[in-house]
Amino acid sequence: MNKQKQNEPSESQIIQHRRQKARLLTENQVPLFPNSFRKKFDISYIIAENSELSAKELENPGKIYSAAGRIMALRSFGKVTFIQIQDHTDRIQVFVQRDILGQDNYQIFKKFDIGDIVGVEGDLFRTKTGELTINAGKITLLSKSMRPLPEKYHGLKDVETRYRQRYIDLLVNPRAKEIFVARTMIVKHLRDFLDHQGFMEVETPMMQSIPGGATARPFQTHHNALDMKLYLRIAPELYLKRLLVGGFEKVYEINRNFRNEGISTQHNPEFTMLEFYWAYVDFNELMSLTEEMLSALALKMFDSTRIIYQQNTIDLTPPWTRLSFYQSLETIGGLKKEDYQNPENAGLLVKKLGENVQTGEKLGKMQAKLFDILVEPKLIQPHFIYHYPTDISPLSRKNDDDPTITDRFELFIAGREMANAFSELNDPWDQKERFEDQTREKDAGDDEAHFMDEDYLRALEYGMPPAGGEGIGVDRLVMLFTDSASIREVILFPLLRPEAASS
RNA sequence: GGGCCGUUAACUCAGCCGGUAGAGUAUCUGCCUUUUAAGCAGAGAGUCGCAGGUUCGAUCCCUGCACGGCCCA
Repeated sequence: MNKQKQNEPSESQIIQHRRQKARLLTENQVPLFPNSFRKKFDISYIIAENSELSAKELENPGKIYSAAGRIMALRSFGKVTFIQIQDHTDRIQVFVQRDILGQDNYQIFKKFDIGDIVGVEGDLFRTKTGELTINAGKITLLSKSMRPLPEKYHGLKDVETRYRQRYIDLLVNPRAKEIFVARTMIVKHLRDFLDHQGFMEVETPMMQSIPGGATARPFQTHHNALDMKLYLRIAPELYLKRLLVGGFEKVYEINRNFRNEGISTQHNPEFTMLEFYWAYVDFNELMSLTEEMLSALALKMFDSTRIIYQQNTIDLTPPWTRLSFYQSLETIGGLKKEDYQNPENAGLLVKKLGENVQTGEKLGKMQAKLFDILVEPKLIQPHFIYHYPTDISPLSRKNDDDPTITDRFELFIAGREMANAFSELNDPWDQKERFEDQTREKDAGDDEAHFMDEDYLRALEYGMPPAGGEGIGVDRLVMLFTDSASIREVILFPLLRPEAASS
């Protein structure tokens, strides 16, 4: 420790000053981190209870309040000091006077810094400018801060520090806090909605020996005692459908998925997904349920079904546009049937648009690429795009009239995929063929293709009720509802490379 | 993986044509009993991301690397 210290660059002056103050306080028998103070009120409560009272009205009863929080501002006048303390609800000004605290206590108080956590007791008054202020009869240090907070006016702007040290971001940037409060509310409303619809929340394995339910590369890990390879789940889907086999008819899960992919403004390797499964309905009912759920969410959050995302007004008032996949390629993508139904033409077009085509790539996959480039970015208002090609929908039920397409839809809002849903494939023979198909693609080098899952097939062989199932990306939903451009703004601790070792 | 941009005091940022660095906030000292980004006077604070190269001399030019941002695949 000592050796290390000698090699470190000398600590910043500010930290040295704070260490000195801490020493001084200790010498004066002032504990730096006592856990003995009990506040009686949240700051927002104190403000709410007195917001209507005038300066005069406050004078008489002199009710004593106690509050605790972090010192966020400090303006000293010598024998008197104004501070602002912030708790989890709000900020309030505190007036600290030498003549009330007494000489000794005031000298101790003078060693408190911005960033320290304190407890205060006192009655209320209004300043000349009308600001509700606690007149401190007593102020107690509860936690000494050794590091300076960012600048009071500009706050913390450095994006990297905001993500790495989110605790500072939350402390000094009100917007950051608002976003995560909104996130919690959104998740709560989704739960409430589904609970009211009679869905039951369940938890299925995040560590799986066969990762399934999505086309994605998994993370690998290892169980030592069992000496067994495990994967972090890419989706809960196959387990939730096993629950349908087990007799549950309405289940959902809100939890993390892990995908071993690149990081972007839209992707974090771990992200939160809502998946729900509903027996005895098909994808049409899910579209209606989704409209109802998300428009209700908008009403809960904004009292309106119109929201603004990155300068676009998005109208979530049902019903939303419903368009088949092929229709969307034509009416929105501007393609003709021969452009996308002929594999050769489709392949050429994909390459012309700057995407790669593997040899022997399936038509559906090329069509999906055309869709991603030509259609998806244009779907600003909510659109259900349905009847996806069977090639790219290995878990979806085939359409009864046309087996090359599936009864599947995706929901797009603000040019992004927000949900993916389908009538579930419950025919074990068909499912087996799709898995075999996927296995062939895997062998051909597609490491996103599905694994064969024998137990899942066995479950289907016992009989799964016809059902609809859907996944909604919660992070993207939160982005939409908080007007956030990057997924990292809505994930408390997004994945970052480790900081360079400071040696 | 590729392209572009960024990295300077604790924070927010300047730094021109290459001549060893500035401001505001914060900190420290002094004055100050109703401030609101309090004020006034003074002071201290820097491995200019890291490593090389060019140069008499590099925060600045060149190369590589690290981390981050945006865009693309």
